[in-house]
Amino acid sequence: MSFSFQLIKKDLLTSARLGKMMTSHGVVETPAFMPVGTQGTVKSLRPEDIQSCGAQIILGNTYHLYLRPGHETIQKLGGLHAFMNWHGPILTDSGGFQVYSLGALRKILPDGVMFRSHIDGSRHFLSPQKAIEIQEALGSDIHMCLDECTPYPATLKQTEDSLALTVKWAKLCKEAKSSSTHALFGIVQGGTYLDLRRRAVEQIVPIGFDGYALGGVSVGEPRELMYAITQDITPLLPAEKPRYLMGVGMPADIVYGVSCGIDMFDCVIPTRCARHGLLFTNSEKIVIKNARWREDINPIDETCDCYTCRNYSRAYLRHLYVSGEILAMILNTIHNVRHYIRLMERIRAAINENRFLAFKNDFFDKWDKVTKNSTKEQFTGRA
RNA sequence: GGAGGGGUUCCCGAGCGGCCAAAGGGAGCAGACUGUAAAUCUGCCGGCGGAGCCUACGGAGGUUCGAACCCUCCCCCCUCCA
Repeated sequence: MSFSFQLIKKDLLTSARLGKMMTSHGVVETPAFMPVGTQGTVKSLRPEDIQSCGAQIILGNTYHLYLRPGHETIQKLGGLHAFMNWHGPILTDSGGFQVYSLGALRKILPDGVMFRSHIDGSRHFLSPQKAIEIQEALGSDIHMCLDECTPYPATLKQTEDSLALTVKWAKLCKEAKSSSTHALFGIVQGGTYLDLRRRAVEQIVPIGFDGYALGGVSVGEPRELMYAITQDITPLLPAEKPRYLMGVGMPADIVYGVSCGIDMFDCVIPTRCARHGLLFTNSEKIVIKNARWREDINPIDETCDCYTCRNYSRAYLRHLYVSGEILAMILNTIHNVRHYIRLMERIRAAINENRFLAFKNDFFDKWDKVTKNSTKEQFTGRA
């Protein structure tokens, strides 16, 4: 079965949309959030946990899985799905983010990126063709073009050059694609320069991809800039293809992205923050190590239906976290992932019931309070 | 009874005349995290709004311009010998 995307509904008051992605490993309802499983695992979760959180698709990473255990090994063992025992859809990032995050360990060349492995220092050349070869060997359902995730801040010239490279590589990725069952997404770069972003759309879209991503956001730029880019550029992407806002983000960022017409999101925030003890609820951000939870018998979130909230108190979770217990990471991650997935379910229901704008406004009101609360706590904490 | 070692801020532990409110851990408190080099990182951690002052290195005296550091006595702990 090959990849396809079906647009089910368009919101009348915003650009939000409801859709379905069909892959050979199952259907993904959009707008969707994709938990990040860089190394063939969503950190601390078993596949059945991911599933019970309601996640329909997860991420894997080309660079990391190529370095260890090696894409050929994974291919030999039956592909990434079998290897990690996750039988739902997988999207693999191309290594483009590592061009950014491993900035000190790589050199960008016209034909690809020379990496010094962060594991053992060995040299590895990742070209657009190689990135596709690796992703096809992994057998993920959606492949991403190798791009340069442009850092922030970057000058106009730097961003322009970076964009040119990303466009050039996008063409090479498309040419290198040899499988018809796997989807390939193009990535729009252009930094914080809207005219470059528009140029990126003009140059990437004609190459013809199964979906389009906005990349190079959430790299330290002000939130307003990210919002401006998302609002301006998303509508320029083909309406009949899925649109993916890469690396985003906080719950409010996701709601905002949906209102701009984004269909897919991924972010390490729910999983990483869970491991670091930050838990999301609809009304507050809970730093579980805080002394105030020492004797709190309530679940993290009364309204949450996750395994953690159904069975454990804040006091116990605080104890586990403070004690450095592995279970703290597991239970916290289950909660945060479920919280994100539930957010997506609520978003889809709101769009479906023609009340997304109200949902969004209400969400931002509450989110302001969440942010204000934590700002106030920071202030009193320091005073 | 004899010989030796030691008592430092919540805990462990360095310091052994001024650069010491006292290294370094731990604990405690708070914060950050956006296509994961992250079970990570950062800040605070005697008191007083601050320059500064006050209170602190077992207790009491003393030497010195100046003592956690030197001297005397006392209290307590540990090791070895009898």
